[in-house]
Amino acid sequence: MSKTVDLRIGNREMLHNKVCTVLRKAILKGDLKPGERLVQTELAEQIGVSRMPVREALRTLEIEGLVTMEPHKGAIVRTISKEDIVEIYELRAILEPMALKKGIPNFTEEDLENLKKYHQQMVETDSDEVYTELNAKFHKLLFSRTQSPRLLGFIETISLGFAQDTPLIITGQIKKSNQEHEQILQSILNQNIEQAGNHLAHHISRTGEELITSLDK
Amino acid sequence: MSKTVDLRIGNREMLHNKVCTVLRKAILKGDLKPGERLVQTELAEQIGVSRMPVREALRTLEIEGLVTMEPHKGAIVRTISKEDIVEIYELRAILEPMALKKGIPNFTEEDLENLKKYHQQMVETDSDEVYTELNAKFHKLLFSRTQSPRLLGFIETISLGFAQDTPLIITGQIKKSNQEHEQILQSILNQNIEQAGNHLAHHISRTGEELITSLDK
DNA sequence: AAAATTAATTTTATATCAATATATTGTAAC
DNA sequence: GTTACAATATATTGATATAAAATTAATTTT
Repeated sequence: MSKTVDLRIGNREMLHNKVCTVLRKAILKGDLKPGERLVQTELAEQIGVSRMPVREALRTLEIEGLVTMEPHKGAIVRTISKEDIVEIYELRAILEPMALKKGIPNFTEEDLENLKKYHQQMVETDSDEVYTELNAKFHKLLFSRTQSPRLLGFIETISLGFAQDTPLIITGQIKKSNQEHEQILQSILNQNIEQAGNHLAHHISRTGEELITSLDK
Repeated sequence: MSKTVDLRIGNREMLHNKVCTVLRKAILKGDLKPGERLVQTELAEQIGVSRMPVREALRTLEIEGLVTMEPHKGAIVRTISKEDIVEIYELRAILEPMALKKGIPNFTEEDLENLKKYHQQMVETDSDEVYTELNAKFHKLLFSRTQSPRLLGFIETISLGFAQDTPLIITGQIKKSNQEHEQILQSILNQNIEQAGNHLAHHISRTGEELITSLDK
C-alpha cells in the first residue's frame, strides 16, 4: 500500500495559530469589541480547544497590538486610537520601503510578472473586496524578498494587527493608489532602487494621512 | 499587625519571564552554543520549573532572533551571523532615533538629569562592566519616552536579542562613543530634535560598522 | 546495504491543581 | 437611610502533571 503522502497541510498548522487567526478576525471584524474582556476559559470552550492554545494566541495578539494583557488580570481588546493609526502608518512608511530596497535584487522574473499581474487586476476590478485582497498581495510581495528576518517579522506583525480594508473607506483612494503602484512598479523594473523606495514611502504616508483626515469627520 | 504591603515585586514577575532571562543570558554568554538543541524537558528540569513557562520563554526568544523553532521539531540556538549584526544595527539606526525624536518633548527634568549623570559616569569610569551597564541605561532612556508602543516593542526586542557588551571589543570605541553621547546630549538640551536624531543614527551606524570590520579579522 | 517497520524521544494538547484578583455581601459609621 | 469599608466567596489566571501526536533513531528484514 502506498504510504499516505503529507497532503494534509491544513491539519499541520498549529492549533494556537488557528486560534490566533480566529480571534484576530473576530477583533478586526468587530465581533469582539474594544474594551471587552477575553476570558480564556470562555474562548477555549467557544472555539472548542483547551486553554493553552488560547493563551499562546492571546500573547501573539498582544505583540500585534490587538489586545493588552496584565499578569493575573487577563486580556482585553485594545481600543485602536488615532494615535495607533498614525504610528502604524509611520512605521510602515519606514519599514516597508527598507525591506523593498533590500529585496529588489532578489526579485525573480516570476515575482515581477506577479507584481505586474496584481497591478493590472487592481486597475481592472470593480469589486472592493477583490481590490483589497490584491492590494495586500501586492504589498506583501514588495517587502517579502528581503533577507532580513527581523525586519520582515516587524512588518508582518504590524500588518496582521490592523484591518487591511480600512483604506477603502476613502473615496478616490483607489485611483491615486493605482497611479502610485504604477510608479513603484516602473521604478522596480528600471532597477531604480532608491526611487522605488521613495515612491513606496510616499504611497504609504499619503494613505495614512488621508485615512486620518477621513476619520476626523 | 500592619498588613504586608506589596513589597515583593520580584515575585510578581511571571515565571516565563524569569525563565526567558535565564535562557537569554545563557545563550548570550555562550553556555548554550549555536546549533545546540534546546529540549524542553531538560531545560525545565535544570531550571526547576514545569515545561510550559519554558515553552513560552522559547517563543519569546524566537521573536528576539536567538533561537529558531519548527513545529514538532523543537528549538535550536540560532547562529548569529555577520548578516544578523548588520541587520540589527541597521534597524537600531532607524528605530532608536525615530523613538528619540518622538520622545524628546516628553523628557522630564529628572530624565535630563539622569542622562547627564549617566554620561558623566561613563566618562569617569575605568571599568568596562560599569561602562556597559551605563551605556545600556543611557540608550534605553533615550528611546523609552516615546508614546509609540509598537516602536518601543521592536526596539526592545532587538536590544534584548543581542549581547550589549560586544561593542567593547573595539579598541578606542569608548572615547568616540563618549564624544558622540556628548553631541546627542547637547542637541537634546538645546531642544534640537532633528539634530539629536541624526547624531544618534550616526552613533549607532558607526558602532555597527566598526563592529563588523573588527569581526572580519 | 537499503528499505521498512518498530521503539524511543520530544513536542503538542488536555486536564488538574494552586495562587491571585474581582465581585458580592455584610457590617459599621455618618 | 445611605455610603464607605472590610471580609468572604467566586471567578480567572498561572503553573503543574498527564495523555496524545509526531518526529527521530534504531533495529530488523529483504
